Amino acid sequence: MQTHSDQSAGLPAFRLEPFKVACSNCNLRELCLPVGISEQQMQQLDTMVATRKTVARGDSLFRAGEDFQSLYAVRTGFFKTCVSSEDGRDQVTGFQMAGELLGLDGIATERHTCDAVALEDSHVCVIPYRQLEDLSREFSDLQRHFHKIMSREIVRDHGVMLLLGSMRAEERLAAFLLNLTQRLQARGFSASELILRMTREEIGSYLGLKLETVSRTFSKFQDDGLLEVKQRHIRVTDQPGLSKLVNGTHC
Amino acid sequence: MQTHSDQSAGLPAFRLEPFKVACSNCNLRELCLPVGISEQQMQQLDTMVATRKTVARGDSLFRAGEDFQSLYAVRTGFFKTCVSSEDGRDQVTGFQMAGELLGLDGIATERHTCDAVALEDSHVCVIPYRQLEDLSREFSDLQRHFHKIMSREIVRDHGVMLLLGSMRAEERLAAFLLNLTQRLQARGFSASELILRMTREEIGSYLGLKLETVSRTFSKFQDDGLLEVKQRHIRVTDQPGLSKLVNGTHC
DNA sequence: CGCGAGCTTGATGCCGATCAATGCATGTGG
DNA sequence: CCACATGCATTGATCGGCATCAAGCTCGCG
Repeated sequence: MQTHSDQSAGLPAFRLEPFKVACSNCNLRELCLPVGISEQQMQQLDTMVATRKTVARGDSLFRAGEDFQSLYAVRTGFFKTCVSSEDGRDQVTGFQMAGELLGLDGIATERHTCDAVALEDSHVCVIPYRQLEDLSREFSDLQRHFHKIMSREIVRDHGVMLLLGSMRAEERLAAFLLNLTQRLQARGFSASELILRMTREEIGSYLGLKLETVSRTFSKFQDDGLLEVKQRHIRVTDQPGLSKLVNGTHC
Repeated sequence: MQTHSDQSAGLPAFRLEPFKVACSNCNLRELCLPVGISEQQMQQLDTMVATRKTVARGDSLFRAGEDFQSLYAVRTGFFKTCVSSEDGRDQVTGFQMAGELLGLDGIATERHTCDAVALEDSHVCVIPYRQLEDLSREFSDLQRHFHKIMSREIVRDHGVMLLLGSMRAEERLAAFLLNLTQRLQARGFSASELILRMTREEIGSYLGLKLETVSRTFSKFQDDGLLEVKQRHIRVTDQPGLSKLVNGTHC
């Protein structure tokens, strides 16, 4: 079993500050938005997200086609979401870590349209969608924040489209790593050292590359002195160099 | 000036039924959701979307960075949305026709994150976001439908990721054409004949291809008897053949 | 210890990008 | 009405980045 806590256990001096699992200090606060919400309203939120769920590594939280009842907020652990076409090809559409929401795609048709698979043993908070609807009609702050979260997902997707549509392999991987370290840093982890929770193949699927290309690009980054790569352990040794790859002129 | 009406004018027997511009019969009904809403509630909707706006071909409805006030529903005309990276590359993230919403990306940060450009002279309904928030707290049907629209956009984006990440040029263009004809058909146009509102370059940007590749692929489809292509006039002569390209085994 | 999943690395080939020239439609001014 | 300009599309020749195929390699685990 590997959790985010293990990330600090595995690599000492890796974790910067403790990660408390309370709604008000959970990264889920971005959804719950306690800001400007009274104490009793917070309690209503707490009763709504009363249910928790454990998902073992390799198991799926939900699958495409299942009917949609709830959103899920990652409490601990790590997920991937992937869609598949009728002829079997599939595409990883995102990786989710603590505080991020899963299941927004299911609202449209009231059926999930992608699989959510745990990449390590994980815990999620169950957010019954009907109750969220009701509560967000009562509290405009909650409503607004929920809308922002959906909108943010759309913006993120547009960024991925830009990546898939117009970047070369090196730029894609650099952008991916920078995004990952940024999100980990926001959760109190080191900005320079991380353990990948996903395989080369999953990274490749997300980035529109084959696993061999991902592997080669990691090696090239290492040769160029941007990273130290040991299997899934990554240390960023030249963050500005990586950033330049993404934003700099690429020809 | 080219409008959707001109699409029938340009190609007789092209338009199947008249397209009424009333809220209840507008494709915007997917947003307004008059279903199960009382007459007086409908009137409130009508007062909210009282403002209209004209956008000339080539002009932008909004640009990335501008602050976000309203959503827009396309009434007539045709738009593209595109994001750009810091180093100037840009990516078309979607094409919007009558009844589709523009501006959802702006909710997250209260600033638009993409440009919306009219590809022909167009009219949009202005939907002040604050008022939509208020109204959707009152009417749960409206709330639910608005959520579905945002979710649908997320699902659509995931489909584009699949396309960009794992399809070859022919499959991408076939999928694009099928999607376009499907949406036009839902609006009362022919499923087999259409006029492209965008250039080869814009199609290419959307599909992650260069304009020459788009052009060559059109020519190949014509050679294979799937299409008749005359500049921007397209006639689909073998829809099953196109569909097979998207779903069939590609190796 | 040995198996197997996942990772690395090399050799080769192909799809789509790039560079370049021509064609076609529309519009404008003489 | 023609000459010319302009923007977009088509087509050809060549190139390069990534996919593909194919070995080994590493490491965790039964």
